[in-house]
Amino acid sequence: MKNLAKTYSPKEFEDRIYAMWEEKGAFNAEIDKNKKPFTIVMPPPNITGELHMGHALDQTLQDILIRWKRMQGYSALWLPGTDHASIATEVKVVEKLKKEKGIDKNDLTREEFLEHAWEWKRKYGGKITEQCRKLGDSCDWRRERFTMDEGCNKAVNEMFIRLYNEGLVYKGNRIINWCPSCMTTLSDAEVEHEDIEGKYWYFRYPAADGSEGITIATSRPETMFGDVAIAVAKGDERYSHLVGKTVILPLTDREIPVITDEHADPEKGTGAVKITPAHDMNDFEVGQRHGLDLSCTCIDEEAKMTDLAGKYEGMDRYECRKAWVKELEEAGYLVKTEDVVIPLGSCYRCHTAIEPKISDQWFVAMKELAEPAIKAAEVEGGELIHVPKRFEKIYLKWLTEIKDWCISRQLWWGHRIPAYYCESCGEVFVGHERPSVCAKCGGSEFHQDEDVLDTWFSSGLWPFSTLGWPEKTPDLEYFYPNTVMVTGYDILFFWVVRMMFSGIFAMGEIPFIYVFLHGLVRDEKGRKMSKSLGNGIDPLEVINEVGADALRFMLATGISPGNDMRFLRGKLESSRNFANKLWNASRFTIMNLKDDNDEFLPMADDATAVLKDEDRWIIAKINEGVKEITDDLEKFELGLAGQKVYELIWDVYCDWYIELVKGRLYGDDEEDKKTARYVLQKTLKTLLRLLHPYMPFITEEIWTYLPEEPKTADNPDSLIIKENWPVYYASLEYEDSVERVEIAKEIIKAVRNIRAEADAPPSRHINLIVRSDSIAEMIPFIEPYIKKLVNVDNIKVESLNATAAEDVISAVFSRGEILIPLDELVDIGIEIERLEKEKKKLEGEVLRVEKKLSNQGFISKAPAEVVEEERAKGEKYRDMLETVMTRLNSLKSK
RNA sequence: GGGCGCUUAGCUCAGCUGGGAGAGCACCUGCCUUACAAGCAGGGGGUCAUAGGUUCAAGUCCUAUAGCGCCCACCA
Repeated sequence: MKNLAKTYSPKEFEDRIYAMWEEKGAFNAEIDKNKKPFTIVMPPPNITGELHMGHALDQTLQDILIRWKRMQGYSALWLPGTDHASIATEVKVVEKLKKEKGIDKNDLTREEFLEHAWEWKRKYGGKITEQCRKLGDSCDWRRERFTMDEGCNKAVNEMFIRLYNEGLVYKGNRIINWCPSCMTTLSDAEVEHEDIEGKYWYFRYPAADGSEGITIATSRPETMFGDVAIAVAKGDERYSHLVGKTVILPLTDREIPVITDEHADPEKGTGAVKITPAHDMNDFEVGQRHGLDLSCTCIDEEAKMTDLAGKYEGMDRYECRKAWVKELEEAGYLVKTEDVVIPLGSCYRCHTAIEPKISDQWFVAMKELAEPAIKAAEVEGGELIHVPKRFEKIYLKWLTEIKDWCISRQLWWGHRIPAYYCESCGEVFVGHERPSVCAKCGGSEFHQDEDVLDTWFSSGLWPFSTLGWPEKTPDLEYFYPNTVMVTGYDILFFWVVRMMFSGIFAMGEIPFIYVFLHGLVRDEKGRKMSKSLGNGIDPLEVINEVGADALRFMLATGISPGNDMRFLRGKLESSRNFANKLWNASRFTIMNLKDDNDEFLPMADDATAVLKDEDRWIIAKINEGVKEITDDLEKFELGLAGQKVYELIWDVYCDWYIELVKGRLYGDDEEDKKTARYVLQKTLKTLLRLLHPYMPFITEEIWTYLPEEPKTADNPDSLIIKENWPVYYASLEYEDSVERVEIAKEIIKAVRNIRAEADAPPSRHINLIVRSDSIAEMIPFIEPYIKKLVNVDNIKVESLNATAAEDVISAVFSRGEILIPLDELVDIGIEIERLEKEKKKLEGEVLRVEKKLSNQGFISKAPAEVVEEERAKGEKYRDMLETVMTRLNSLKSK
């Protein structure tokens, strides 16, 4: 094809371009000792469903970084994969089986259920990777991983075994978070706290000796059946006479002791607190301290009352509460009630109220593991860098307060715990294989632990399990540690901290240097996108509508690191329009590079080009942009960098350069045309390279229409994806040309402004008088621009002292003023109004500068160049003001 | 109870190390000018939440206050 299609329609080429990249292995990262590695391991999307807008943002940011670094010559590896998401997926599969096939999980064997789960995985895992491709993710698909593939399984077992052997994984009977709906334990991080409207009920526990006893407050009366003591503070005189004695659990015959414990706070409630070790985290600790019965369980796994609750056995916990309170009230034990807001722990998956429960579970001892992870992020000498920095504090706080991590889950979908129990003596053996003989009793029958591991256990290994750990693979050697971990701040606790301590433990080195945290994508109204609200927007639909490039650009610009963003239709459209703009500008350029037979016309090169001012001007502008954009990217300021590329393309290249160069392209100076063509395509190519990380498809597509760049070993197909990132050269600043073009722009804008305000049609040709004492030598250079862009026939230059013509409209610029004589009478009223406005503005500027310059402190303390700059400005504005006033006076005198 | 973020044009948001307030959308005016009406040209609109402080100089740094939002915290 000779040129780009008339309209920008991304559907026509995005898939084709992606397939071409894959076919040519453009995303493949190779171990190359001559290159520096740059590694990003993709946060594996859960296979629970399809990708949402948050993934699109996450992956766009990663792809921008990877593509940029790849162009910079790094061996850039972006390793993709998916997460089995143990509990989340299991819930989905159970739901699906019930809904579609009427199958109850309980009616299936473990193996049968897992078959269904794997089927689910195949379906959604495939969908997800398809979506990544649609987005343009430049992942090395050869290295794609899944948290439950063979290698990851091995890594998980190895990690568990090593931790166990170090005594950092242990099994213990402790109180844990239990979700009665998912029927599994949860880690602390998986429990969400929501404020709910609750009540305190104050109940009197009569003393065993018949005296009044103690009144306690509770928000959970149904747990009273599990009470084993009442605790008061040491030295609390209200209750000291009862310490050591017993009180009666109302309406039962159970006597429980009154003890003193630091947990009791005289300020809270009545100062006396009931102790229910089996159903409360704190009470459990109190129970341990005092050797109380810890197994006094009155609520079972399904949140139903046990036989301890007597006649309430089998009743739901909340129904029991109602009935029990009523019974107590009628019996006269209820002293009072109080409405109160209670932070209730609930399951992060199903939002059922958590039931603390004593249970035999596996734990990771955190203290020792957390220590080096804390050290790594410390301000002084820390190796881990948070972007933005403020998350460091949150990370540190969480790690310093961390408790042991409960990792066993009563689920089927996940990594089964590699622990085996001897059938005869119950001895536990942890290892990769089922033991053959019990080392303790000689038994030969074993059964494996039924539980699976918390899904985050395997996620924690992701930065190195994906590279081959525990084998010492070349990949691991070369690509570890990862350079950047890009993820949402919402999983800092769940995931980032776990990768940190796991990485340090397994590899002896932090898993990544930077943690780049982004915000959430919210809907137009600022609400979180969620299934239940139904306000989610499908990235695929958007891509189908406006293309992946527009979506990516919209997501990556106008944002700042770590802050949430909104998904705005208008912003999306403007991104699409930008792509369209680039498309058309490129079409213009290509049109001027080729003849009717699709052959490139003669073009200058680096050596033969004779650059004109506008050539040097745009080269300088882009050169400056290269520096700023690269600096921004280094600082992870992707939004700023993207904005700057946008401005270079739209404002600089399209609005000015193309317009300035048009005259030459349509002229008849063949040699100059060669230069114009050369600069037109050379600068476009630089812009395309700068934009490529943001909009990979359109830039690659346009690239193929431009004169081919020399092939290199790294880039045998001359693809833009493999092109070098532009470099800044101080030699390209071209100050003189830049100044002349800027002056020309000022004059052109002034003329346009006059015409618009005076309602003079822009198409009408005019003559122009430039009054200035410092522009004469510049005129030959800038004259063509002015003539071409604002339809000026003749330009006359005169001194500011010369007598000015009458019947003119005027405007000031930094070197003087311009006058436009008009045939018809000028409306002096409008003219004066316009000049008055100009005058007011200039007066403001002059005043501000003069105030600054008359400040002794400024003169003496501000840097010399700042003062000098300010002086120059003052002079300029004063001159301009004077010019305007002269003009005004002459108008008014008429 | 702790911690954090936000407050800038009608709307949504940028503004990184302090030195003349920006973008997109919306709005007003004029243009189908041979790359682009998904466009071109011009224009209006902001005491940068409030009060103090540091500084020659504060949207930018410090302190307090208010409103909004988020996170953490063992439901006496």
